[in-house]
Amino acid sequence: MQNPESPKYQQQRLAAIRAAATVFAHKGYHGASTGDIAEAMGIKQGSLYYYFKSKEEALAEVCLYGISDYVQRMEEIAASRQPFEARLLATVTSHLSSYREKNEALKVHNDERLYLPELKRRKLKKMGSRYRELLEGIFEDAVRDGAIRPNLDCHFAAQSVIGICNAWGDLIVRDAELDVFEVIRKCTDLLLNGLVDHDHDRAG
Amino acid sequence: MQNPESPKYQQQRLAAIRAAATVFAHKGYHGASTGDIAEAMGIKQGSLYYYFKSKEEALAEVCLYGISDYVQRMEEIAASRQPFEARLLATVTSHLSSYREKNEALKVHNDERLYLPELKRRKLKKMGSRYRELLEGIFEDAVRDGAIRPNLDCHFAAQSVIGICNAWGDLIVRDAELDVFEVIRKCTDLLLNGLVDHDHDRAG
DNA sequence: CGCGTATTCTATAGGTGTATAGAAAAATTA
DNA sequence: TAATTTTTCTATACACCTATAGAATACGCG
Repeated sequence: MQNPESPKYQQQRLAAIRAAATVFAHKGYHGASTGDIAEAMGIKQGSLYYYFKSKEEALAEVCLYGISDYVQRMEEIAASRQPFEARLLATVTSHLSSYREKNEALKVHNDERLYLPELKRRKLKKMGSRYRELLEGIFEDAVRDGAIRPNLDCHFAAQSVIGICNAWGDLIVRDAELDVFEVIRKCTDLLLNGLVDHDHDRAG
Repeated sequence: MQNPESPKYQQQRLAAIRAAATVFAHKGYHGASTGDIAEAMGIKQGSLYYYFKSKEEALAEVCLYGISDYVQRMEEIAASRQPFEARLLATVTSHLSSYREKNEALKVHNDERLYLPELKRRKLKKMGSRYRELLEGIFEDAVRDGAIRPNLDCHFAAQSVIGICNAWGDLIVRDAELDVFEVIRKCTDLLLNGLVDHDHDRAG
């Protein structure tokens, strides 16, 4: 390849990243071999190094692929001037849809990124922090607007939303039968209203 | 050792399980070597095989150690005739305290048990299912008693509670500064009441 | 102390996995 | 078709890791 970084090369490299994502998601970074990834692409082990200079670079690419547009979408949600409930729904939808669409790359980012060396982890960490801060900002707006409880710990709430989405994301990745939109609806409802029957106090 | 399965042997074996739990939690099962575990115990790599017949057996023991009394405690919570909110609080407390007390073994169970062979996984799976069923039962009771919303999907709710506890458990394992009891309180509150300011509707 | 047992050590066989080099094949261009 | 470039293959060096065997040390007890 060398000069043009041809479209075909880029396309094949993307296929390699996707294959690596699937393999890493199922076997873990250390549990997966470069041969496994190559096999998933239909090439031989040695040929993989035409696309990655090391196994670690493959992991880094998968993680970056997993989190990048996911943060971008949160930028858009945070910037939008929708009411709180719509933004929360959009957040959960974005997060869980990522799991379904991105071929497990986000799962790999969450589970395996800590095996990357400090330097490569920094960029990812910055993106993750950015994501959390944007989500916190949404909660802070909502507290100001009176949409949610005034005593809410926004940092805690943001972590919890991310945590619950990741947990359900794992289940979605593992169980293809799950209806993603039903999960999205129930997650959002649970986060907003909790388990207690508040309506009952008023209407019942 | 051979005959007596002496107390000293059992004690050292427990130390080995704990060491393995710490190492597996930090490096992952495949990323950790038997040498790493041995080093954490202050013995040499080969000596580890005095306590485990294989690395895989070490993982199995750690997973079992991680989940066993955790299920037992849930049996007690489920059998207790406390009101729903107290049982939920007890559930979250039990779960998150496990993370702090059990030296990462529960985390290893959650993250690495799928690397065990089918046979060994079955026992663990049964325990995990038992846990989830007990928790679902608590929700079903609460629905009957009117303590929580009548339309609640109890299976979904149980999975969500487990998921959010695991997410916070991870953070607790990684960040020793976190106040576990504050996390417990906020988790329970969020699960019960959600984010919305329901009191505001009533009390003005 | 001296004996038997329990525990740890050293050394190593054998397997697996990463990364590289150079040849071969496929694709592209002239 | 011939020449050039891109892509894949084969083969292998090298490192690491698991598990075992047998020697060495520490321990408990008469």
